[in-house]
Amino acid sequence: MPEMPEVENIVIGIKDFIENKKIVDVEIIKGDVIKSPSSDEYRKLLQDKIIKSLKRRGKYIIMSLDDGRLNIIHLRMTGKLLYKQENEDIDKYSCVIYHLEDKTKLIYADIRRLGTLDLITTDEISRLKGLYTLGAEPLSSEFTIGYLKDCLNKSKTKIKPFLLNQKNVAGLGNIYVDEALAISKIHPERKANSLSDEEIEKLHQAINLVINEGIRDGGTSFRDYRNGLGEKGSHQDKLYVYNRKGKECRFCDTLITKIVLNGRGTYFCPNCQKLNDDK
DNA sequence: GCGTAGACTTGAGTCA
DNA sequence: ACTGCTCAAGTCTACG
Repeated sequence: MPEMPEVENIVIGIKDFIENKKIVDVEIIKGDVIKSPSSDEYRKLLQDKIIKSLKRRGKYIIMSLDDGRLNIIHLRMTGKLLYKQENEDIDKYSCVIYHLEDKTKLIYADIRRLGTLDLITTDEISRLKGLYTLGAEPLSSEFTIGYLKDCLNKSKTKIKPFLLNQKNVAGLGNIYVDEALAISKIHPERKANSLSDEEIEKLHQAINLVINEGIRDGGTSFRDYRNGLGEKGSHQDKLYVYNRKGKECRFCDTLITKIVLNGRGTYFCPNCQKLNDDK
């Protein structure tokens, strides 16, 4: 479900409500989303702990507790983190509820239950490979044109799967990859190592642009996404290609095409994003 | 080591 | 209304 701008909005929206509050109880409704430790251990270890901070890295949410442990939350496709008053109704698909000391609650809800919760010590971070091996964050000082160029030149895969690989750039997902490629006018099947310097520069700029605008617009609520307060984002109204099959390209009026690339629905403008035979 | 299909899981659909 | 089929914001594993 949520990509970096959506996760960022969730974290920014609720962190001030939950930081420095004590978890008085953890209610486990669908325990299979807890990957480690066991559900019982998870509940016991979180009871009476204070939430010191809530942060984001890539698409991961990192909740730091006052005993040094980290509650690592990944929403995958349909996970939600919702902050509510204790007397408010809970989501039908609630899996875990953290009851806080001030009669409020934080709910992890997930229709498909592909999301994951892991409570670990800081020494154990390397066990979560996806978190441990994340590449540079868009908009960060680490994410330079040179960094992107080095990664691209080491890769023989197509540009779309390259950008979806979190080891290269952290936080991009299916929507923002298609958008960044549309803005930089690069065909999704181009080989990563075939991009010219000029194209790399345009792609770098486009990634930062779509991520920045996605955050500013409160995320993309194409289907299930809601922020931590249950509100929709508005970036779905500004998409160039994603979910716009058969509609006119905003740059040239050609109709948007959809293909399946590495198992993912992929949208692009066949006129703006050409695939040359020699590339 | 690298790149690519398949698996996980459940509900929605300008479905048909 | 009910049925069935396709597709979905992500990542890990297995295989060639």
